[in-house]
Amino acid sequence: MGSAGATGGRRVGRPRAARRPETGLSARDELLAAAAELFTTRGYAATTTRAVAELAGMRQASMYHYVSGKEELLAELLESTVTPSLTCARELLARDAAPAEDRLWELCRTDVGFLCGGPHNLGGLYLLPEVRAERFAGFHAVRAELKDAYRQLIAATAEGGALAKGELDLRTDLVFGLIEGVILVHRSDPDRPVSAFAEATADAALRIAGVWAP
Amino acid sequence: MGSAGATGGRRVGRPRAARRPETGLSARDELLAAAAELFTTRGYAATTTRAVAELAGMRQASMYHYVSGKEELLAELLESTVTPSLTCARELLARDAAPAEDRLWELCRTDVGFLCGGPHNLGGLYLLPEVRAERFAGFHAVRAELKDAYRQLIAATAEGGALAKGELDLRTDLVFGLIEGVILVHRSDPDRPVSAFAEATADAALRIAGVWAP
DNA sequence: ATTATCTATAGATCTATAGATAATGC
DNA sequence: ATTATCTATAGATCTATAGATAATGC
Repeated sequence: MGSAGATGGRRVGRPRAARRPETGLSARDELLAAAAELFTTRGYAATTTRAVAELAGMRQASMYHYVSGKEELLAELLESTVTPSLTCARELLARDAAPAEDRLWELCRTDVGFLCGGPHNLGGLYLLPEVRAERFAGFHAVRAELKDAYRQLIAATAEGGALAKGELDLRTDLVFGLIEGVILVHRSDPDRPVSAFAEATADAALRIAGVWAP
Repeated sequence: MGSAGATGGRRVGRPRAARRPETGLSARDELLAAAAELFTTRGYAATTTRAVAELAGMRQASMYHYVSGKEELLAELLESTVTPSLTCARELLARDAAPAEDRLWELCRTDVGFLCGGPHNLGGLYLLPEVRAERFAGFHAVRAELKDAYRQLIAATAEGGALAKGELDLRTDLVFGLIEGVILVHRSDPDRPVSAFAEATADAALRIAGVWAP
């Protein structure tokens, strides 16, 4: 077990001022969960280090024992949000025996599931204006790789092979835009069941890609 | 002429500390333009009253002569962003001799044009987390009316008339989500010509609505 | 002894008001 | 006299560090 791992029984160090039921998470993960909730609901700039720390159950200053500040929390949350989608995309790209249409549909469905499925609306992090900053280049890199997987799958469809480059880029952007736009729809109506929604979005994405004439 | 209107020649009041070329805008409009730029690029919470005022060419305190604070600027910008789309939507709803398919396409195209066409990426305001606050209920009301226009047009199409209510709502949300998602695409590639992009988005929207099997 | 936490706080903001000032208008 | 602006600033933050403290571990 890592020294910062989830708490077993007795814990070293001064006790927290506000004792609360154990979450089973490490202190760092408690901070990440608190930041996810606050960043997605109030925004990044509007969230203070105090708010994050107290929601995680500790005092403001204690946060600095685990992270260097808000930026680090956002950077880590962002990357953790793309990584699962990217893993899925790589597997689908490798599975080249299956029809590209099916794989594209599956990628869309899975991606929407990840973006909208979590406890907090993690996909909402993509929409924060601060995300464009240079500081988050790591996130942009993995996101670009994911987008390229979309492009490759669209190009591998029967209709996609015939597209000129500019046309392929446009379709890719529209599909990708739909997937990201879904975050806004989910935000405005969070109670809709995610799985049916994800499938409907995947259907819509294939229509945009020009693959389906249902 | 209103007393706060665009400056003709001589101006009453103490001169500004930093004299700059005339913009032709009233001081209030200069503030709105500055706020639009900063809110869309840096975000609302991250933008200080000082930054807005100085970009508008005046000192921080002078801003309060025209607006009560940042909130008022955001509220006004938000409403000004939907209003043109809503006007267009009302006209299209009234023109009931034309096929609903054509009118829906036109609404999508026009809406994308407004969202992405301005000097600053005004559509980006929709993405700010702060926009959900109660304070901006006025914006949400007009936005809801616009969304309802989309719903009515989709329902009026040949295929739309047969949809169950739940299915109609889902299609409406997906189309609306695509239009809003386009803001993100535009943000990531602002150099793409807006008019061609708007038409491609309208095509995609009709496919999602189930209207087109091209 | 080590560790996780705490309390306290310096320094850096940021907002919104008070009151002064430099133009034009009458 | 009226107006648009300015300068100055009080009060309220917010961040990040310094140093104290209360646990466990040896």
